[in-house]
Amino acid sequence: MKKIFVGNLPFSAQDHEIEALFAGIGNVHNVNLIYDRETGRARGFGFVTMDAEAADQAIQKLDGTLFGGRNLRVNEAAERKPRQNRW
DNA sequence: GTTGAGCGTT
Repeated sequence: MKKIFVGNLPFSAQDHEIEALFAGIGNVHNVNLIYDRETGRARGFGFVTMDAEAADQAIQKLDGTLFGGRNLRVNEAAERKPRQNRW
């Protein structure tokens, strides 16, 4: 499987919409849109996991596509930053 | 408005 970064999402995007979009390319294993933890507002990006081949196709086919009035950014996800210790 | 979160004790 491969993790895909999906950026430049409209704040109105819902995870099931993203799943539907990527499901047109291949089997979607997981969708994870990110919200601001304090305000609950969408942050405009998220992550999708797919089989590696499907992820490659999705990156090729969906990067730059218009979605909800915005041109999506689709790439393989960068490594998540380590969380800073709170203790 | 572009690279996640929260938890626990491995």
